[in-house]
Amino acid sequence: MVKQAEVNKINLNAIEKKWQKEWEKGKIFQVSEDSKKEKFYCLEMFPYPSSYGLHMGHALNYTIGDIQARFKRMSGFNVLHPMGYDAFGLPAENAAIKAGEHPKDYTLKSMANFVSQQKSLGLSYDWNRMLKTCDPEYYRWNQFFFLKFFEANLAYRKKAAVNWCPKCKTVLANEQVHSGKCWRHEDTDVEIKQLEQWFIKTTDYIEELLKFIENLQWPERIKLMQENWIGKSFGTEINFIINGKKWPIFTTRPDTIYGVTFMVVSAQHPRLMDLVTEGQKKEVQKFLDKIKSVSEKEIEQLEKEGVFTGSYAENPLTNEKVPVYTGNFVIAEYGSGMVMAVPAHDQRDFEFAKKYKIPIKVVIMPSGKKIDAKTMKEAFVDEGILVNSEKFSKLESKKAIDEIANHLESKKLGKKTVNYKMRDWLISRQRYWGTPIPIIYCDKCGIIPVSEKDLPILLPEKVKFGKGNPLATNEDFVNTKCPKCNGKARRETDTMDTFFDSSWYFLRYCDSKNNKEPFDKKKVSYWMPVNQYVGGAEHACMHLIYARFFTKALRDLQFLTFDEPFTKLFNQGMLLGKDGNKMSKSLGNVVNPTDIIEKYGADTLRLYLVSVASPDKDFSWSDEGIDGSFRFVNKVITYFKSVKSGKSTEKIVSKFNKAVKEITEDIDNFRYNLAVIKLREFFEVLGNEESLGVLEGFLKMLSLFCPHIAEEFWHKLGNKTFISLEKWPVADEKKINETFEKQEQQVDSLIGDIRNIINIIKEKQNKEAKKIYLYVLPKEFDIYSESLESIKISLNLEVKIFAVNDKQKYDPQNKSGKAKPGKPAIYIE
RNA sequence: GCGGGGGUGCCGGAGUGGUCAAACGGGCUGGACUUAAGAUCCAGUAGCUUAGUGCUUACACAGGUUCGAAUCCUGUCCCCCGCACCA
Repeated sequence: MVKQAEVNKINLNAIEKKWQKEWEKGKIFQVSEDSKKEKFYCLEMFPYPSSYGLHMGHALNYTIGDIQARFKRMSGFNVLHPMGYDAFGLPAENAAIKAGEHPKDYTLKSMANFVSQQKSLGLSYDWNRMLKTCDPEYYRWNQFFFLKFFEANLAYRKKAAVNWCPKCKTVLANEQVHSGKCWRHEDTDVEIKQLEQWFIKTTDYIEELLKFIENLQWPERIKLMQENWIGKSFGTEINFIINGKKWPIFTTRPDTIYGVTFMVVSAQHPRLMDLVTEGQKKEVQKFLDKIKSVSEKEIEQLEKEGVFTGSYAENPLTNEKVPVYTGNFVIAEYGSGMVMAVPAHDQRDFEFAKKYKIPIKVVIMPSGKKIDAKTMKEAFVDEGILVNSEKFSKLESKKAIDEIANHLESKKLGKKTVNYKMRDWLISRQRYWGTPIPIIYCDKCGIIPVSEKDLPILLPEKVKFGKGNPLATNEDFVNTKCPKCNGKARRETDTMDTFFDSSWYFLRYCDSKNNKEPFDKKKVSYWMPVNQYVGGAEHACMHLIYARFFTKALRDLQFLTFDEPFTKLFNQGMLLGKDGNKMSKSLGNVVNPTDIIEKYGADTLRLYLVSVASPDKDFSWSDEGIDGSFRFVNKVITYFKSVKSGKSTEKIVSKFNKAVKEITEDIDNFRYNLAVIKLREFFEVLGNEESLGVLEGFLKMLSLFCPHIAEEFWHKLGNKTFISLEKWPVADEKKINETFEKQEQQVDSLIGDIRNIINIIKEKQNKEAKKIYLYVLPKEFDIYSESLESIKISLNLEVKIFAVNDKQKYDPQNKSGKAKPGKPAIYIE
């Protein structure tokens, strides 16, 4: 295999380079708006250009997208297929610190490497539109949108309990915290800090974000993930009275209100201190210090802890007074940051009550069983019948939820409400390599937005890394004048989360060179929304939510006229190493696309990546598998070197049209693996001479997967155009003749039968078969006669065929009587 | 815990009520070609049986629906992924 690879290496790589150059020279993938043509916007998630270069997952992602783009282009669409780089971000900055290199240099180098690797894959991008987010011509529009959001009250600053990653040395958005750990550092607990930060009001659009999910043609799984992330829950807000003041709390279980024995307020609650009595101040402070220094422990092991605030809350229905605790398990940002605790019917409250010896009161009985507060080992959280609940006793708990809520509402003691898990998007980052937030702080005038005409606020190159926020080390940057009073002022030194950059890059592609505005509205309204987005599932609750938010916000700011950015989404599966593990350097199972391209060619790699399994499923790399694809590519090359164009048989024409029909459907539905199989099967039946239409049609279909060799042989067949811009073949269904298939099957099974008998007589009777006699029904005589040659060839024996009613037939053992329709009788000697 | 997706031959993986011992690829075995190897081509690849047949066992396991199930239903086991102290 290796030897063969060597032989064809020069050949393939030379062909590939040649056509990549031709495509570039001919600018054939560059597009512009054309009102006469239907557009198709095909987009793959743009990469973060790391210095490691393209990995196999990228190659898979782009191949999947490219096949679709090529298909749509050939099908007559005006296809926008752009590429760019998510060039800001922490890894570059960290690498810079490590290597003593500037993040900019690091990023530009990495990016150049990415571009050349992507080009070597034969991807049909309109490179003319390429964008990089670290370019001031790009990020100035981040700043521009930030200012628009600020004006519209969609960007705001507030002090809040935020997530801090000690390794990244910056705060993170909620979306970037996974199970209490930093998304970039799986071993690092995120700390909760009280900081003043910039937020984007994504929650303003929360209902729309949720509601519009159902119309998206996205994988169900992603839609569900977004739904869960948004986390809408219906409940009741109940007003408890503490120290004479109303403190509303949110609950989904108003049916348990008679079981409240204490309250818990979040340790991060901004008004916590209002509740703490003089006598308890010391205790509470001690507790707060403790949980601050501990950071967010291993979630599963985290014990519920708290301390009494000294205050009591009055239950609005019972007027009972219960103690108010502050606790580490209540989230400040959800609901009202305080909960009513019902230890009998909530596991967390139960544990807390046990720990601090707070009474437990059962108010819901399971049917058929009795539970007792004294002997309970865990909370009873299921449905049951209410007890000890005054006039609501004996109600089913499910009904009681509604009835108690209604009762509270009518007495103005509470109201039905909804709550969401999703919070506003924290975009401040205390790091250098990102878009500066265009804000100035003036002691006199406060928070002043930079004026639009002063954009971009350039990211200064001269900064010191290592101590705190690098941007703060550049005095020239930090010190400025207040635009309002002209007095001394300071610039915001936080930069934007890079997800801000990626939230609208698909809009910029529509008009990536515009230096007057972020994009021309007309151009955007021609190309958008993205018809087909291709990328990994890991962005379900980050990029894909932010981008949807951005689209809606920009729509309301009159920049856009549509609601959703990505009509269809396709998630590719994960490409694992050959050992079945995620490819990683430490496991030594990484396969590098560039190495494979050098050895087998890009066409082989592209073909392989989509032929193993359905592209949305995970699959493992296989060295034998790539060999198999390589063999096919070589067979195609060998075939086209010698094939003559002439006439194809009706059978081939039938098979061709069937292949076209099925492959077209498969590609349309991302069943690339099945399309490849059908293409291979069709290739297998081609003869030494075929009609130009068939040969060209085959090459066109092949060109999605193997564009280079397809282009090469397209030209060898005498064409001067690019196959990449040719018309996709259309199946002529009238020419599909299923009887050919049937006949073929009959002949195949006949050959199988003959072989079987030959083997049997060889083994049982030790006889070599010499001559085969076939007896067929008269009306089938022609069918089998036509196939006689191919039967002879495949058996390599003399074969004679008779109709059963032929009086002259040679039939010494009188086998002809066994003939059945579709099953000729056989005699062998 | 909640939610989602899966478990098919030696392997990767199609197939989601009959035409299935199951596409296609890979591996392996045998044969052809060749001085030889590679490549290529052909055949075989659950078991037994047989002049082309028939039977048995098979699509995680156990039941069920059906004339008929890898495919539908129920239960069990296992694997993967996402979310996770959200009140």
